[in-house]
Amino acid sequence: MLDIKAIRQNPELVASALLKRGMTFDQARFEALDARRKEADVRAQNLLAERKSASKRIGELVASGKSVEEAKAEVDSTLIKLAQELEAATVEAESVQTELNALLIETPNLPDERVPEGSSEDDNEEIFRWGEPRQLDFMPKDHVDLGELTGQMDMETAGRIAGARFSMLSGDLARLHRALIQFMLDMHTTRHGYTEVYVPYIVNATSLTGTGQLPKFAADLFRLEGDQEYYLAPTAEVPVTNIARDKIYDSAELGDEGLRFVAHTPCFRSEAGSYGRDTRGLIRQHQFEKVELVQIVRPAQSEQALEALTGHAEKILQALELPYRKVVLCGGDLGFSASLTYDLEVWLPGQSAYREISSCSNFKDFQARRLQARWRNPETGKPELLHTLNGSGLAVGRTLVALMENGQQPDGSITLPEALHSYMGGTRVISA
RNA sequence: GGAGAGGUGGCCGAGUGGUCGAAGGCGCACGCCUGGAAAGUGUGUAUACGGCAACGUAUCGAGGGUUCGAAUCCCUCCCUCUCCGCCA
Repeated sequence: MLDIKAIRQNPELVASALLKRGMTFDQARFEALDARRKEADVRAQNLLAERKSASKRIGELVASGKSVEEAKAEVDSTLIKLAQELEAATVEAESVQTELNALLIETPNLPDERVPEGSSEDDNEEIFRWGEPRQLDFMPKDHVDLGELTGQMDMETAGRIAGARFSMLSGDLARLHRALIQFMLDMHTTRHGYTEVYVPYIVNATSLTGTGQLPKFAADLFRLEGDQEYYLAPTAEVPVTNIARDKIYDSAELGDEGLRFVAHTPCFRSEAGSYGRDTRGLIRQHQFEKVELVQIVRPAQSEQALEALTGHAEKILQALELPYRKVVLCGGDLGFSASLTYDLEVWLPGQSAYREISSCSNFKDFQARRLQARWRNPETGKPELLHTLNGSGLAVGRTLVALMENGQQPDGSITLPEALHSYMGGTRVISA
């Protein structure tokens, strides 16, 4: 959520920033609602104050020995009228407030100045490339073909068990999938200063609203049947960032560099509206595993925290010897809550393309405001909003895909990078 | 799933219709005291919205109701704890 005071102060700035996303901010509507809200609010408050003092006076008179009826008669004969006016004013104030909230809760974050102009992923800007794609003297296969050759990836059975966009792995591939999770968690906890957390995979609507998936993107989520409004978490960002919801951290609790959490969770996405996209293989699934990095930091540290967090994700790619590039997302490709996002795209020989494997974002105070995630600033003594960030470190399924395609041999076997050997019990090559 | 108890400020805890945003304690901050500290002592110590300010309003798990007036009474829901059952 944006800061309503900032919008009031400089609505033109907000509108022009949102334009970068290709979105028009209805400034007139905002200003009209805000004015109405204030007017109704003041009116309701004044009436409440009137009622309160009248009630107080009745209390005093009753305490001094009068009967309740006498006291009421003495204080004010217009209490009934007051009640009606108050009712009307309160209803008006609440309904305007609701409307204003709805407008604000569906307004996306302001893009950082560094976000390039552009309307789609084609306008994202490459920052650098790391690693050289292997020169293959044979026609590269994609991971689905490789999976078939090894006999350890079975999309057909998964389709029977669940349906489209599900997968099944077995043997060494299943173990590799698990090994990747351990490898990533170990790297982030032992080298990058993250605390591992285990969190619920089912989340409530409040948590999803806090990070920005609701109310606008309900269609992307799996909602559970039952009395409770439960959803399958689409990313660990939701449960992990919500650790800080409704909290006021002491400066000491934040440590020098803020809170750093890493979690491995399954992620569930309905992928409504992505029919026909990436239908082949593991790239886009209803269920996938991800190791997620979350940082909750003092505002002054968030810019540097994004660079650090992105670097932590890169370290995994580097350790796995996977060529990748780093891009900065343009305004049109930026997620709802993000202010600045770097995508890491791994080289996939099977597609002859770089594909997203990690997305690292600084949300600044946008999520924190919805979450009411704050810290007590020792300089002001006041609770102030924190900044939140997250990034994949990495998407496990896509990392598996990258390892398969980049490590493939002419015979369809797959050589594994050294970093994984110990996690694979010494296995260096996956073959049929 | 069955039975019971309970949710009050950073924490503990009092408060069962009236001047209660809420006693008391702990913690914390600042001052006094001290060579310094502890102890002692004094003052202060929630958040949000509106207002230049004085101040006003809201918030005692959440929502609704009764009432001139609700932390307190009624209803619904959520959560926590204890016992029983079941279970990885």
